[in-house]
Amino acid sequence: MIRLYDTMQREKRPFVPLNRQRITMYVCGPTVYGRAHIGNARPAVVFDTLARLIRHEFGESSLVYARNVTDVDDKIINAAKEEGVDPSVITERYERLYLEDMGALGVRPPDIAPHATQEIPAMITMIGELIDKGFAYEAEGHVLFSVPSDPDYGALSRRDREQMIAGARVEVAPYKRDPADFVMWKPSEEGVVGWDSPWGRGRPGWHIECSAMIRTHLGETIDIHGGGLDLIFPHHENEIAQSRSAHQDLPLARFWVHNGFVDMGAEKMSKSLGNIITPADLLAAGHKGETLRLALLSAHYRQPLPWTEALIAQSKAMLDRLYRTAGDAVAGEIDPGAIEALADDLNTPLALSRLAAIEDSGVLKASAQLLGLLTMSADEWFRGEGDASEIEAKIAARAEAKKNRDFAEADRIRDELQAEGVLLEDGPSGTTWRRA
RNA sequence: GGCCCGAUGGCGGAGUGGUUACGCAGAGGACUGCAAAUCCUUGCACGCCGGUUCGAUUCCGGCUCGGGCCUCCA
Repeated sequence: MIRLYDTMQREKRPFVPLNRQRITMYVCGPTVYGRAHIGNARPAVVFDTLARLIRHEFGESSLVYARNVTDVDDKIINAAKEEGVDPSVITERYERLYLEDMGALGVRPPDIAPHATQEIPAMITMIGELIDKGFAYEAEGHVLFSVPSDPDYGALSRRDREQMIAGARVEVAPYKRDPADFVMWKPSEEGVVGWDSPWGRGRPGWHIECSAMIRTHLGETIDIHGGGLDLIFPHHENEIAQSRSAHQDLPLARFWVHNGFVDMGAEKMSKSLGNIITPADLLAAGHKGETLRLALLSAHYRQPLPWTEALIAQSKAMLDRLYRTAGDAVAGEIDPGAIEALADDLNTPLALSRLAAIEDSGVLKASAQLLGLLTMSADEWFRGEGDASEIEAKIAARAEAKKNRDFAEADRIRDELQAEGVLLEDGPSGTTWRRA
């Protein structure tokens, strides 16, 4: 029995899917205009882990997991203009890099990856429905959602319209009937990417993308909608307003699951704050993807996670130990304690503590793999690729020196290898080596 | 200002009304030519003030501090 915390109800409760043959999960994916940072990687890893758990509980084919790609957006348009290329050059490049980076962290591709630019007709249809039903209006080439038309607006973020306006940081465009109204369709000037619509040539707003793509691929009500904490308002609130208004008040999602931030010191990591670290940088610096994945799973997903060098080192040290214990064992049964921990609102830190206590190598391997860890052989983990003959030769020379009790020479060789990042370990059956 | 969340040992981080988290780092020991790895042992904790209770780190209230959202943002 999986229990999940739902942001809408602010409570943890049993996850009972609408249809256990077809469990639906949608997670807000990347806007592909730049390289993903560690903060962006957290939801990818978290929901990948949740997907693994659901598949383990309900069956491999029980889950339909969709993660969208936002490939039309003003930031993309700006980036394209800056480089003097077509937006598709930008979006294709960064989507490829995103998949590469996430793949390195052990994130499996979702079942469906809808692209906004491929689904414009569905968005136009939905916008039309909302206008017809009186929830939206056209103004100066824009189509806006009328927030006052939705009495339940604000339920997810727990704020009402008055409070939002009191914030007074919303820029009130003159064509808005209400300051809280938000754009579903906006006009594209000459030379800017756009599509023909009943309201003129333009492009969709961010929120309608998700509402329309969810309906197309998963249905009117889905089991789980995920994303980062910062999407609660306005993005998810607006998705809810659109979808419920279009669907006679049917709830959009039964569980709203939001991950916390990765911190850099006191602040969250974000592109606008300019304090980002990317998986690509860390990988290039020699850190392994599994190390980064473990680091991301070391705090509960709803808690903030401080990102430091020490966290990476600690994660690496723990994986070294787990790999030593697991050796080259074949995956066996999964430890019930690990599953129990994950089933309790994806308590990965508790699950990791279970792993640390497992003695049977096959059980450890299988249990860790449920978390996307210990996916390679111990040999691969410790030694990696590359020619080892030179190392082996030095070890043989050292063995000879040791035999002659020339410990000074033996230590010299060991130090020499250590300087190259190769650590020797003398055991009863000879010397083994690994890379630091 | 409004709404939300958090405060645990050197660091990371679970959890619980009364007994051990766990990991990383540190200390001591065993093993080793010396190391490494491994095993054993070990120190260090629940922001402040009240309340409820036989008993609170755990429940309630207040306070302080920190963070997030209210604008693009995982």
